Amino acid sequence: MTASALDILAQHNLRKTAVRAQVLDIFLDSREALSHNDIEAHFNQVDRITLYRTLKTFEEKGVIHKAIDGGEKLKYALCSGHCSEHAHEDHHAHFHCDQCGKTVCIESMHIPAVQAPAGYQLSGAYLVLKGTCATCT
Amino acid sequence: MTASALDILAQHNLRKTAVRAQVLDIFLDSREALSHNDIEAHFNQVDRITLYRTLKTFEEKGVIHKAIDGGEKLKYALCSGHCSEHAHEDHHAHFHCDQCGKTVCIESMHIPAVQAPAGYQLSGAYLVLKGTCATCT
DNA sequence: TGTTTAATGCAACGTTGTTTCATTTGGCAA
DNA sequence: TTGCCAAATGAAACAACGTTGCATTAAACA
Ligand SMILES: [Mn+2]
Ligand SMILES: [Mn+2]
Ligand SMILES: [Zn+2]
Ligand SMILES: [Zn+2]
Repeated sequence: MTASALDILAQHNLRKTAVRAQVLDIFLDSREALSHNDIEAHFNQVDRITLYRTLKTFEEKGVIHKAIDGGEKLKYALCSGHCSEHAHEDHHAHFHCDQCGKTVCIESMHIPAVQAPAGYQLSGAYLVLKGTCATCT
Repeated sequence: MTASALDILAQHNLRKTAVRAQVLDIFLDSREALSHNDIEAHFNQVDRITLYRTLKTFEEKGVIHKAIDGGEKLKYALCSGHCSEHAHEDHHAHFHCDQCGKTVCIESMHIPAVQAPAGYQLSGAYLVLKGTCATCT
């Protein structure tokens, strides 16, 4: 059972608008994390300010999460399942291909538990794998 | 024995210029990773384009490394010891404070060895710890 | 000291992201 | 179904960040 764009909007109490539905469709069609620019390129025509706000809202509401990859531009990916405004649970690694620049979620790899240095209080961690993806090998 | 700015430039076969020496002094005086803006703020007057080029050169030559922290702006930190143009060895974690935004190298924490997902070829990894630093606790 | 080559300073330009405000539209209740 | 209200959108203006090309200056070395 795959959730549709409208399902996702309903689940997060977000108004159903054309831009939002189309952005979600783009994420649903993609297996890689997407930057603002990637998404803009999928539209015939879209206001980029609206797109910034859409992504910000989605991120705040737990629809998408930032895919940290050490690259120059910020990318987002769909949250898998049960994230909400108050509980983002994205404890998985991301892989960034040095060749093609694509970034993917590695849902199966959880962030290993690490010990905080003395005096520091940990709230989370990012793990980014770099290398060559299956397509670029 | 602490290397001076001029020592570092000599070690990497870089010309000794005022801007470069001063940028290195700023890094040597700082225990945290610095963004372009942080560095610019330490100068009375500096051309920001020169600063961009200085940081780029330092990064390429193994003088500084990018401190990935998941934050909005790129930061750099001095490489410890034996990095060169052809061998950047920065296999340590970084800590990013959610409160003050400061990022520090955790030299003592090496990146754990992880298994590459099927079809992927690993060349490295980043580990970023988030939380509250000793000062902000 | 003079020559060569790299570094700098400056201008111009492009990209990215934010803020403000008027207009449009989705959700909801009468 | 209609109309109202709050939220989303579109447009303009602006700020921050970053790059490129070119003329000038300065470091290195003979
Ligand atoms: Mn992810
Ligand atoms: Mn570091
Ligand atoms: Zn690839
Ligand atoms: Zn702090």
